[in-house]
Amino acid sequence: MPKQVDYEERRLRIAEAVCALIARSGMEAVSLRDVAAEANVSMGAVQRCFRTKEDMLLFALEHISRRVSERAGRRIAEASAHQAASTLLSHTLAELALLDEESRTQAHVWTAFATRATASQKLATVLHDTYTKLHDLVAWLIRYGQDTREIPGHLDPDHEARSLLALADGLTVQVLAGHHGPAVARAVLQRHIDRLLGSASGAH
Amino acid sequence: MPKQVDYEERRLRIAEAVCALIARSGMEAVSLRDVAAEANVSMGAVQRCFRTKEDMLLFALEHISRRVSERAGRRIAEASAHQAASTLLSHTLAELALLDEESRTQAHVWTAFATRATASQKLATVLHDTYTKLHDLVAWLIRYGQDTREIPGHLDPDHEARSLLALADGLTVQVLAGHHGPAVARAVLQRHIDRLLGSASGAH
DNA sequence: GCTTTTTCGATGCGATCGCATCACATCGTG
DNA sequence: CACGATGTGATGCGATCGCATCGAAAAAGC
Repeated sequence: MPKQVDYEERRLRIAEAVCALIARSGMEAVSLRDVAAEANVSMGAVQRCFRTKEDMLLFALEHISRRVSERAGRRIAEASAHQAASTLLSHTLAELALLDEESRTQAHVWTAFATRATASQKLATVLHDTYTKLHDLVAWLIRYGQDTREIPGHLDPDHEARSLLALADGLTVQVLAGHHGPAVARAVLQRHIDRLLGSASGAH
Repeated sequence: MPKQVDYEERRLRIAEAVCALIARSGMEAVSLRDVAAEANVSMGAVQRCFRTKEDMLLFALEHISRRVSERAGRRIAEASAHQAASTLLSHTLAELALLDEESRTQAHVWTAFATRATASQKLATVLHDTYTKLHDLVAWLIRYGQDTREIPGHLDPDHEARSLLALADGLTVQVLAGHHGPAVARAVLQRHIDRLLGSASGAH
């Protein structure tokens, strides 16, 4: 057999390059040539890994989705035993809102795909699956908080999860647009959660 | 003088065509030729009205921004005397979230620009100005609700406005992505406002 | 060690892009 | 009424796009 390369590793490397380019100059600035240059591979290699450009973008989206949900899942798996459900919830949501400076790239990519997904069925499917996964995770967290009596039991976990995820998404976009900094976004999120926890007394 | 045309009318018509194209197939599918065809003018006319493509997009964004904020402002101007502050607030937010079926186009365009603005300073400026305007409007509504004793006075109007706008933005994106329908989004928004109104008693 | 097979990376191609150019139509004016 | 200025719309141009093609390099089998 001829020269063998690790295809999976190369695909990941290309996906990273795609994300870097999207974060730097937007999704419409992503061309096969630029991707190849960014990933330090030849253009032919890119075409070998992905049949079409759309396949490449789809893989990049799946890559990012996996990264985001895995990161959130890992945080929960690590910390669920030692932390209160409320702090776990707030940390997880802050992470899902991609507010960390090192998550800025992922936030860029995420919103870019979310926008484009309105015109591409395949992207929409991937995005929808990820969203469902995150929804279930947050809803589970809320139920967990209800079990530990931190969150009032009369609240509907699914509804609150939808609300929290929508808030997180909105904050992500607004922080990216520069409407306010990550600190403000974190404060808004925390406030929302505080009101969730003490649904019978407004925090001041 | 030779044949005179109404430039402003033509610019608006082209802007509408741009928005229609964005809503139909996304922002990267907008070319000068397609815009000209959609607006039923020649390509030369488009180039006469706008020096570059970026100018054209910028004008379209300003057009949409104006439409959105004017619509919200008009609703308030019309109804502020006859309605409770709470219903006014909820209707205004629902409108800002662009949940109506006929606002779907504007929602598409809005998110497309919001995404692209992360890579274009000029677009970001327009977006930021509009956001500030909407924030002031919502904060004013909250203060108004506090005056009428419908909203607890200890809440910070600016903070609550940020939270509401972020929620509205997130819901806009999620509805566009098909994660849930406008009815669910409206319910989430209403629930948030209800909790705002009765900050001392959780809604059931 | 030569052949064969398979992968790699560079180049070519048709299409389309944004923008510039130009002949023509149109209307006020000397 | 003829002239000239001005706006119009079609066409040209260079660049770049995604994708297909092809020669060269590399490793397994005899």
